[in-house]
Amino acid sequence: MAELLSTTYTRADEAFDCLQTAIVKGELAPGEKIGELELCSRFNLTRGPLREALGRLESRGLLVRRPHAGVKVVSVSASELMELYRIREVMEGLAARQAAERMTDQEIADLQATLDTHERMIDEAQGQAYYQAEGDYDFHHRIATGSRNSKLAQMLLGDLYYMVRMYRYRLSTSTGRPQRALGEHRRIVEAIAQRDGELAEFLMKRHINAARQNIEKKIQEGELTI
Amino acid sequence: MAELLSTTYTRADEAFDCLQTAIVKGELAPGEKIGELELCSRFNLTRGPLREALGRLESRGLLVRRPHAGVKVVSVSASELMELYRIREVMEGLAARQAAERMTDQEIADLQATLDTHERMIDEAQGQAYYQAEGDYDFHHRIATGSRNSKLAQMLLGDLYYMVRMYRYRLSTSTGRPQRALGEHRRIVEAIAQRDGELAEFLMKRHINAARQNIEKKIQEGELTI
DNA sequence: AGCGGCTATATTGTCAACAATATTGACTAA
DNA sequence: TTAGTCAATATTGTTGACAATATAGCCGCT
Repeated sequence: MAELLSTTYTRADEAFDCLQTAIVKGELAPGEKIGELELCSRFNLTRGPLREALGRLESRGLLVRRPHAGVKVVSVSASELMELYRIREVMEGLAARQAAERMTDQEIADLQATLDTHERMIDEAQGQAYYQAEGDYDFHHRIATGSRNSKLAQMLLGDLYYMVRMYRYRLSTSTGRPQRALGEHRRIVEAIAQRDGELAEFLMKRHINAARQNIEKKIQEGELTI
Repeated sequence: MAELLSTTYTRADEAFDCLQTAIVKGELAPGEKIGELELCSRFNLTRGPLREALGRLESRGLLVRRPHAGVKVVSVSASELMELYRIREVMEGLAARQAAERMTDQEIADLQATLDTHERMIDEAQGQAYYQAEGDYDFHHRIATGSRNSKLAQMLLGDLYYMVRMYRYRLSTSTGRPQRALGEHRRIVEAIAQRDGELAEFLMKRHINAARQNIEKKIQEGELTI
């Protein structure tokens, strides 16, 4: 996240970031058992800072640890993924409501500009899943931040999103309903621009609920395997 | 499958628990800067495991860390505490709804019995704040667990509650509105017993909202200082 | 042959010494 | 007097060695 102030980067921080992105990008597969010294050689550091990073990641739920038995990447079942979306639904609904009350006009303008960019990306990239996922993440990221609720933003950006992205990187090729999602995004921003918090919350909840149902359907149809 | 009771508790786990309870109980005051070796002598362990525990606590937001500058207990401002209650409102609302759908009849019966105990405690202890806080925590704990949403329970029990309790221990003497809270609890359980998830969610949200407004009022009246 | 207990090994947990850095205080100069 | 600089110090970050334990493979037993 935005560690603007402390220019000092400790080895443990480095390890934390490397591991987190490695997990999210799928370089470390869910359920995979990982040895400490293996990671040490991979990231060029010693076990002290590494273990500190492992502790942090475990605390955030990206790793599971068993004493003396090692660490493995968390594996989320299909039903657990659906539960994650239930949580997102209510939390991002709150974020949208508070964003409507608190975002500056400038932030809202930037958000609208962001959506224009996303639209061009969709047209140009013709369903390139990566850009869809990135655009979607960007949108939700801005609203979480715009809520001015630091704990809420921390929980969304520092916890849930990493977990969801971990699977979105893998699944986004199939989910693609970009123009519909973009339309939903536009309506949410509209509500925020009108400072209609209640409506923004409602639309955001419906948006995430639709995404959940979409994934659920694909899973049931066997198109997605988790 | 449930919890393979790893009877092995590592030193870091021990440090984590000790520190967490020390912070929650107020033995370590918010904003207080704490030295590592001071903690080592206090808990009889070395810096290795301690640092791992510190990392975990920082990741959960109970500690703030600045490289080479030390660790201090997080201090939550009044407005941030209010934001915490906003988050609780939507998350516990979800928990209540899912609990109404998923709790077993036995769990519901236990929950009702719990409320009877709370009622006796209120009568006997005549507003002893400690028991009120404990009873309240017990109630919310059971519902979070009853949601069968492991991530939701983890976020509530492992994150938010510690933060709220940290201030509740200090403020509970003044908040006391025990019989009203108990009545609200009873109505929530009633809705759960009737498997009315929508109503349970509504009542829970209103319950937490009332608690938030109560604290907010006391703060504005100057009765509480944070 | 199949199963249970045991030992060997590799991995994790812990420790104490070493290196790096932010803070504190004194000191100098305007 | 006050602001700024610099060095001394104490605290944090890091390292590599040591101790404890879970896993895996082997052996003997039923």
